Amino acid sequence: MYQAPRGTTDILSEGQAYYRYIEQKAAETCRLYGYERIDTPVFENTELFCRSIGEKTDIVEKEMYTFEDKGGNSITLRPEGTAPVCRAYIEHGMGNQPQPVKLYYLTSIFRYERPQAGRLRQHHQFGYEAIGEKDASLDAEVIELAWRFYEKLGLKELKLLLNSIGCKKCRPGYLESLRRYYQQHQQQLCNDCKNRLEKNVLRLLDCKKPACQTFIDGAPGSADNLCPECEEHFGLLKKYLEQLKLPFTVDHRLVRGLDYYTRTVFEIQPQTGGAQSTIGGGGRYDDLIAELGGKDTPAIGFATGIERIILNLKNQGVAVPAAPAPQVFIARAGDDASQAALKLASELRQAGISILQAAASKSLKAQMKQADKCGARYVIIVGREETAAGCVTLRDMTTASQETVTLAELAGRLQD
RNA sequence: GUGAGUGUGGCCUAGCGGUUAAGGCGCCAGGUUGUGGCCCUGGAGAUCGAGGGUUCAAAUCCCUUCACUCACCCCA
Repeated sequence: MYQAPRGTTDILSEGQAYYRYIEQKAAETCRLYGYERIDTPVFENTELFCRSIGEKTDIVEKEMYTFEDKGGNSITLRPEGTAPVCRAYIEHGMGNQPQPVKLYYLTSIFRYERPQAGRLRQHHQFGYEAIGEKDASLDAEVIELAWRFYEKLGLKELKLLLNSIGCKKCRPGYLESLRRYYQQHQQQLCNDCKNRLEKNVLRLLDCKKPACQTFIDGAPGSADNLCPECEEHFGLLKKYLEQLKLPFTVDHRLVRGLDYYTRTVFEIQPQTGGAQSTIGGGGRYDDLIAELGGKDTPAIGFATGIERIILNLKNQGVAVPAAPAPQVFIARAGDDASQAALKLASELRQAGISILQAAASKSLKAQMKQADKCGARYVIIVGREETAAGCVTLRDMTTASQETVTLAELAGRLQD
């Protein structure tokens, strides 16, 4: 038997209701903040992701779906959403538009990982990018959008974690002092942390092992080692967030797994939940556009996992609207009713009325059962006797009353 | 990549060595000769994830494998 590939799922009826709900809230919120939708290809040249995410990150080293196409090009299924948007910004000369350019996306993301709760090989993200402005007020607005989006969804008790990891001027010095600090304790670190000391010093701050916590507490924080410009930027951001009454917590352990981040980084997490605590995160990437060959252009963005949102909506018991029921169910009685029913259904559909019909071979009783189940308010019964008189039977399922009406009257009766 | 747990009809579950694998939901049909929701009756549908082994006998025990779940790692 064929199965969906590991870490992928079919989104069936119930799932569709969640996706519709989330997408609608996302689009609505983005409109309020001036973001336009962008759709980029599901795959890009591999180089784009290596360059942006960072050669030594886990994503690039072991999680990308990379293959060679028939022309010998190395192609990669999008493992994140920011780099493609930056590529599009540069490619289409969006630097010539009024800045910042604000774009949002809803799309599939692919990473080759072991699936678990809140983690899939193909998942979906809603994300947005504001490119071409360095002022901290934009950072505040970007964070606010994320926060209001979750509010609109009905998610409660979220926490906002904030940090600044500096810029290319002050970060190297900070990383060096962090490395020196950890080298003193090298012997006592867990194996993962010994590895991180070599590969990705910032991630040392993210270790969950109890034994490593004491070192984290004593480690120098990036926010305390900023250059004056970054310091000022971070200070302003905090002030703006207070003004907006967004309850943030500065967490000097907050680091992100992609190399392109500068200055502001933030995550939004539910108070409770499994191992995959973060439902959304983002930050500034002031050097990325230039790194990808564009002009020196500051930018900031955010992305959130749709599946993780759904997990939390379910945990918190947030109900989402189901797909609307068909307005009318057409039942057929008698062998020769199909022709008249088909014609009637076509006419009503062209008039904008949604119609469901059962299989022609079913008994009227079975059709009524299905009509009830699908939630249609009205059932039209097309039968020999009515057809002969140019009529149909119209039954209101909510009141269980029915009457014979002419085809001419029908449209008017279905209003309301 | 590492570790642990789980795999029984479409879904949920019982059975945990011994005759035709049980129940609920759902599905189909009948209980009105053209009519729903409740109720009643009947039916279809499972080589018990797959492969191998132990045994007179295996859904039940063992091995392998695949998948799922959870956790590590990493991240949304």
